[in-house]
Amino acid sequence: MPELPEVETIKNSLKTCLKGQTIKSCEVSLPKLVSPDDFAEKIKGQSINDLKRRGKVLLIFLRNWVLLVHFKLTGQLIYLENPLSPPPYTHIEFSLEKGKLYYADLRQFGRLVLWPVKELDECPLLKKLGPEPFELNIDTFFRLLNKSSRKIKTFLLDQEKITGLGNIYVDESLFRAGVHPERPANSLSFEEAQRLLKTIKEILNEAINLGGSSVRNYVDGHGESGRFQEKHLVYGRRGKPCPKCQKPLAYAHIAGRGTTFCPYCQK
DNA sequence: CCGAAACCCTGTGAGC
DNA sequence: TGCTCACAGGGTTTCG
Repeated sequence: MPELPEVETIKNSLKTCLKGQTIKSCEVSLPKLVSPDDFAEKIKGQSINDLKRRGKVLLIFLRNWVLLVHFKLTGQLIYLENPLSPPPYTHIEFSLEKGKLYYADLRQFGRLVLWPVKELDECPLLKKLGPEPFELNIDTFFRLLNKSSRKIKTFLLDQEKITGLGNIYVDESLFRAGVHPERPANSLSFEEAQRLLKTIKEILNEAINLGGSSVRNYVDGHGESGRFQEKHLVYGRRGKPCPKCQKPLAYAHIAGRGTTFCPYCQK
């Protein structure tokens, strides 16, 4: 599922080929995925000026609109210069000057929102997002942690506290930093918070460098898989030996998410 | 304030 | 082998 490193990879993979192109037309076959209702008419004729990312949201800057894409679990944006047929589960098709851009989504959880550039900050997809992990310094992070008595896993998944982390990178970060997922956020010492934030940034960077994690159906804008899933130490490895102590990895439901961790190595 | 659960979806894989 | 069914999960909403 596209978390920060995956969306960053999608953005980078699409930027060169989309920038400067004009959207000639757009066909929506699953209207619930888009807003507003006249999405297709509004986007027609718009030129693509730039691509950015905020948290897990991809922003495609058009002439006077921004197309915001939230991929949720199984959304994909695929650009084909010489399309023969749409990718499976395609629900939206953008015809460009050169080639086509497809939005495919197996579970139909994703959303595409067209929003006026001038009022971008007001868009519900962005409005309540917390700081980007890379722009977060330890003093701010520690202060945020201290204000919350929720479990650290719940805290890290909360996009209003820090944006971009999902289930994979939270589990991986907590394991590498040696922090138990059920620890109250405000119980972490300054040193633990320092280690955790450093670990989060390291893991996100490594994942971006490897093109993200391809679990489920994640691929970049050219249909290429990522390779960071090969580096996962705990995610998807419940019951298997802990990479550090060899005891079986434990599993629990925290914040409604499956959580894999080592009860011996994570304190 | 906090947490738990339902909801939106459908492919996958475990179990019978 | 073939079927059924719980499970997976990001974000939102509702309820306790």
